[in-house]
Amino acid sequence: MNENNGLEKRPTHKASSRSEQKKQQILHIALECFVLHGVEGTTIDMIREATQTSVGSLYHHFGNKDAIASAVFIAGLRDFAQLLKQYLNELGQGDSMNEDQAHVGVKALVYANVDWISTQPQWANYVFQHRSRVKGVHENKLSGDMNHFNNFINNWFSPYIEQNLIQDLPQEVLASLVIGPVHTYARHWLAGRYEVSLKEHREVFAEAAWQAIKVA
Amino acid sequence: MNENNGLEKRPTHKASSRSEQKKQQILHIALECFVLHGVEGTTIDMIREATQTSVGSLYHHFGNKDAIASAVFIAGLRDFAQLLKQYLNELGQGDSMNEDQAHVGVKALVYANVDWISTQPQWANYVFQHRSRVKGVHENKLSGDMNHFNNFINNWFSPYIEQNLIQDLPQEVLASLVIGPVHTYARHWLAGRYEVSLKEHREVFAEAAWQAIKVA
DNA sequence: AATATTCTAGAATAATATTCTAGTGGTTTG
DNA sequence: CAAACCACTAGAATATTATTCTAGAATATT
Repeated sequence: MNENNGLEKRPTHKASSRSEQKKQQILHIALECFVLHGVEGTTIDMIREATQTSVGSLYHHFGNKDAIASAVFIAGLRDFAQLLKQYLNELGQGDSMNEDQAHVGVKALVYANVDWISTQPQWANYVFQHRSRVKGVHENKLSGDMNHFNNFINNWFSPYIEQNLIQDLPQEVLASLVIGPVHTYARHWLAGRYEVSLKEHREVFAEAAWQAIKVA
Repeated sequence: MNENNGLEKRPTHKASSRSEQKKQQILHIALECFVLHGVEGTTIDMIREATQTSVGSLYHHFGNKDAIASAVFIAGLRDFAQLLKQYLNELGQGDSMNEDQAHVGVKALVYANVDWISTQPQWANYVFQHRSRVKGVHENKLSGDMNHFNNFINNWFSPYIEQNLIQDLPQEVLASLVIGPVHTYARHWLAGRYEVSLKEHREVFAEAAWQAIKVA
């Protein structure tokens, strides 16, 4: 078994890209199956048929069904993280550390979430629902990713906290205040329980996030 | 099959409470299994053994595994709804419709969430994770419940919106702003990713919720 | 080219959910 | 009270699905 979640490239032979492509393809098709029927609802045989491979091949690449699900999850999270970094980097930072900068930063955080979810609704829905699924080896990869990610965000915001532009709350609380409403709305919308799409409220959520954490 | 999720009482014979008790017991034990091993991880046989019954009995009462999972979910939501109603009713309403009343109401909403989650962490964790599991017949029951529930909340808050004490936003957005942060924090805490327990932040979340939706 | 390794196949197996048939025991009703 | 009825229990039989295994094809390394 290859034990490589389809995103790192650590080839033993060469950059055995043929196989890597296949894995990538499997991930994408598996996502579709999972989205369509749920993880439990999709059988290995469905994935085998949809990908035109064999059980042997699937198990060679991933080891078991859960590992496929984990890989899809992690790939999603990385895709999102990339967008978020891009948004924050585009803002630049470091020069003038004033209230406006903080405000724009918080908004960027919300925008990144709203935009990724709106662009990749299926993947987002999957990611929301299956964090708990990631176990074992994959769990370590994931928490490494998350640490990196959290550090990145912390570094971006901590100066503003020191400047007393953002409330001095634990970072977990700040994160929940900023992103919680977006995620809660998104979950309902993605599940088809809300009519109005998330992005219609992009500005409302961005502004509310700022109000929630700024120093009054 | 009895097709009764263990909460309504619509006996055909008499109030065949013996059977009803058994169902109730099954639900509680099933919850423990689900919490401990996840829904997929618990086999019908585990539940059978833990409840000292037979597969036949389980299938008679619930029809299939998913229906057990749904019933556990719905029972949880009703348990929470009851607490919330209690909190809001305790406030009384109708007399003086001023800003303080609205403020206290919003805080009560947050308190109810925080308190239920803190009191029933396992159940809460389960409920967070398995809404999407509810299907078919159970889905209808659930959406009936939810409508009732949403109406109740709407009725409580709409006067304050009319009085321009709370922002005039779609009720879905208001709900997300008030509860989103709590739920997001709770998910992480329940998953063991945060150290500090939710209830430590009860006041912070309550106040932030009010700031987020009050008319500035 | 020879060799080693990854990868693919699909049959065999194992684990698990679900169905089925036969009963048991309590409830209603004549 | 008895006899017909119906909810309920049991567990064996079946069906579905994940996983393992063995053999061989493809690909890379020397």
